[in-house]
Amino acid sequence: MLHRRSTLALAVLSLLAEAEYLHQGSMHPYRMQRLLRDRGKDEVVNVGQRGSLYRTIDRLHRTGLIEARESGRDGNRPEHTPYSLSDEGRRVWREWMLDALATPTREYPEFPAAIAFIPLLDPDEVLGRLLERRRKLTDEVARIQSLMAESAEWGRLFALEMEYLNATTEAELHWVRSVIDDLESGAISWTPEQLAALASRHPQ
Amino acid sequence: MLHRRSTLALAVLSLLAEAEYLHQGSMHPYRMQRLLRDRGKDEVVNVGQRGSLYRTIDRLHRTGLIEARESGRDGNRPEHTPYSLSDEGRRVWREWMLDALATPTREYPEFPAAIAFIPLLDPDEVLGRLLERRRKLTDEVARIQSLMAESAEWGRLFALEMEYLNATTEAELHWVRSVIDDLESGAISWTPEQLAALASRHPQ
DNA sequence: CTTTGATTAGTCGCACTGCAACTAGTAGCA
DNA sequence: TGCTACTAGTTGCAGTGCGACTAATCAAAG
Repeated sequence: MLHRRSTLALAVLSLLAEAEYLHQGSMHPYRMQRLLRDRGKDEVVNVGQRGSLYRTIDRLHRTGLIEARESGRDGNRPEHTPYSLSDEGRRVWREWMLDALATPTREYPEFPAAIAFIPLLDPDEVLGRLLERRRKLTDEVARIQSLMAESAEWGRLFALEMEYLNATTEAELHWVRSVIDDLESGAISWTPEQLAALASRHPQ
Repeated sequence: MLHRRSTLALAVLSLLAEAEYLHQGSMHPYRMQRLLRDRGKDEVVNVGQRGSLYRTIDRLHRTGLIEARESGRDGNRPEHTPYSLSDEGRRVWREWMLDALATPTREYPEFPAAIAFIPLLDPDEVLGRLLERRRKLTDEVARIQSLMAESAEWGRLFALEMEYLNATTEAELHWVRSVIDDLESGAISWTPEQLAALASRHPQ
């Protein structure tokens, strides 16, 4: 059986591993969503669209990584089906976690791809958009740092993922600033004619 | 008509925009893949699995962003169908590019999610995996910098996306190093008992 | 002289994700 | 009484990722 990894599946197994760790044993999907949101983990796990969560859980169930417990209800609230880790699920979860930590995986975000085609736009158009991005990134960094500070009250251990987001977002912001500088100073500039000349000199 | 954006679709439209820009007018899928690879754009566009490329092009065709030209062949090589931008495609391409540059988009890579669940593993296990990641990231940074230097021979304009990859990868590496330091010094440490105590003090 | 492997060009199926809308009951409140 | 919010889960559709497949040409190796 090939068990495909995904961010969401990793989060689900992690929550079930935690439930087990704390001797609670099981958890139902809706509660997972709430818990992730309440802890601010929705910054790193896409838990906004619930459809994906239920489908992912269904898949983990089908492939035997998790087991359904008897469904029940709390008070008058709707019925729910809690799940728990299977032995296989526990094994696979550890494997996934360790590999995700040890090995950087190639992903393909949109921004670097767009950067690669910047020469096809006009320099001043690019400048305008990067100024806008700088503004938004500045706000985003402030937001992340505030969440980071909040989490850090429990110790650095609990702020690690926000630290990571902060580090990479700030790196992006630095890059954007430096490109803005060169566009404003003219250190980076181009015209259609120059590009055409370059292209013809660099055939194929 | 709703036109959904994707990294691959943006790359396809960009290549067709370039072909137009250079008065070549059209390009066929296989050539797009080759071109992206030969220029090193496969670092930022996932062009390794050709299935996705053909499907994406098919979608762009269906939705009217690109038009099929008469299919032909070069010498004895297999037949191919070249495509060109439609008016709508040109408009949408500009819109996508400008928005992709101006607005950071939330994506959900696996690593930060895994970080969020680190406390469920043992500290020394985590340390081991992060040491491994540090090694791989160091190699990766070296690789990126070599590609970056190569591209930079044509001017900074043509090394921008590698610069970006370098900046964010180095930021990740710094973060990893600093966590390794704290794990080795004991500044970050935890035991199951401490976590259980924390969890019970922070109910729900 | 033939087999092997690389290159060119494209196709197909399946499993998965993302987005959005939908059901349906409960609870608070004005 | 009607409005809104919360709890819990479902469904459809369009899209992506991955891998395997066809099929022809050409060069080199044996």
